[in-house]
Amino acid sequence: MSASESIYHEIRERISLLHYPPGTALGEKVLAEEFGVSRTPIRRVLHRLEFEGLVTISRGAGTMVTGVDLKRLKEVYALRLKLLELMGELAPARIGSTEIEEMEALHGEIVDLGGAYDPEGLARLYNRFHRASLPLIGNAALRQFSDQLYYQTVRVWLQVLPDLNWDVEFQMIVDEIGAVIEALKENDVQRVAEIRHKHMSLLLGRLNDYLGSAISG
Amino acid sequence: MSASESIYHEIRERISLLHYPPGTALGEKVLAEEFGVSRTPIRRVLHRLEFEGLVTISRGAGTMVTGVDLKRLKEVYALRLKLLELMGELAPARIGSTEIEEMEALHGEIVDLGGAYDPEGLARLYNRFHRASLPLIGNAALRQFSDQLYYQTVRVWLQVLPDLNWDVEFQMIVDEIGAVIEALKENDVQRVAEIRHKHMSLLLGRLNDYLGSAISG
DNA sequence: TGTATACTTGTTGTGTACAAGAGGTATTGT
DNA sequence: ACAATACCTCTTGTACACAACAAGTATACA
Repeated sequence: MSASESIYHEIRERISLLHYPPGTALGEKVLAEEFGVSRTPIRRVLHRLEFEGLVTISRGAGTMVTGVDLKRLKEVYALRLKLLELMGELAPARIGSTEIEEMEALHGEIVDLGGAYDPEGLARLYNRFHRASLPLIGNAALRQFSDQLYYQTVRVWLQVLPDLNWDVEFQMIVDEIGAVIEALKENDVQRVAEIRHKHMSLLLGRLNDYLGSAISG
Repeated sequence: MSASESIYHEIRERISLLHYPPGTALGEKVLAEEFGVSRTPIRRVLHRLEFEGLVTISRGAGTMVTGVDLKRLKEVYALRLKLLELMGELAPARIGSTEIEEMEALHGEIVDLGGAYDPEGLARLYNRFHRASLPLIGNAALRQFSDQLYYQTVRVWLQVLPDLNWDVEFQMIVDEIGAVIEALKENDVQRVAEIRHKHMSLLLGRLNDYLGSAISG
């Protein structure tokens, strides 16, 4: 992986884990010094992140991590649900043993946590689950879009996670990964898509409940 | 629109109209001189085009316009068809009079051609039709993806257009735009999506016929 | 005291020189 | 004649200096 690429992944991870919460100013100079390169490769990374909707760049003013308004959030989730249906319909990829192993490793690590309260740790593991799921999407364009949309919404979930029922959220993820592993062992990508669709749908419901009550009271 | 932005649109248009056919080398220096800027903004544009899959950049070797292999073509068309269904289902946008007027202008211009053989002219008009259609997609993320996928496939159609039945292709586009205008006048975005879906599906059939015969004989 | 204005500071955008790398060509040795 | 090698030229990547611009701050004036 090129240096540029790893810088991109690092910054994207920081945004998704709220190390750079919405509104954070990302100075090119500061980042350049931290990563030990000049502004040039940093600028390339930031422009890509802008294209993907994670930061906004304004000349003279600076670069800021974007927030996610409710309208956008609903749009992206609606689209992600539909894309999950497509994941099952369009040319499902073959399942390699690598993916299953990574998933089982993840499942083990999560169970080892034993439900201990650690939002960032859980988010980190879920990011890995996302990465391990991507190869299951056979359609390359669909895979790219799914990846892009994922990073526009995880941080919202992580943001409200402290106000949700931790035990429920934790168990849901354990269940999701466990069910996905079962489906993978039977080479059933279609069912993987259905499982993820169901869980995302449930999560959306919980988010709606919370956001609704947060607005009204 | 910023200078960078217009350069991006210009190069993308050239790729879609086959002024830069697949395999063309795009030198940063040459482009910089043509547009009267330094390599810096050109590089930003080329990297965006690479991200969108229209060029490949390799250090030391150069930047080349990508080709579209059959697998990728089928994937993208399959996805585009699905996204069209979503266009109808997900938050259809309101229809402004501007869009209808642009569409009617387009329809007029095409009819004025009177079926005269002009593949590039037709492609140019179809690009405008695409641009005029975009605002009808209410979901911002879906709009972005649709735009991106469109430019990965138009040039394939334009490439084989000389080998297809010109009168059929011409008439199909006239019909499509005409039908879309009718639907727009009745504020029926859902029907617009259905019309475009039907026409894309038909086009895909004609492409398959041609590509099949081109392979076998 | 309030307000308009100039300025100071910090940011991103651009231009340019140089480094790193790829690929073809000439050259040289056998 | 042929093959290996050095090199020559072109490409993209990086670093850095400077321009363009935004925003807050101090200052001068009414």
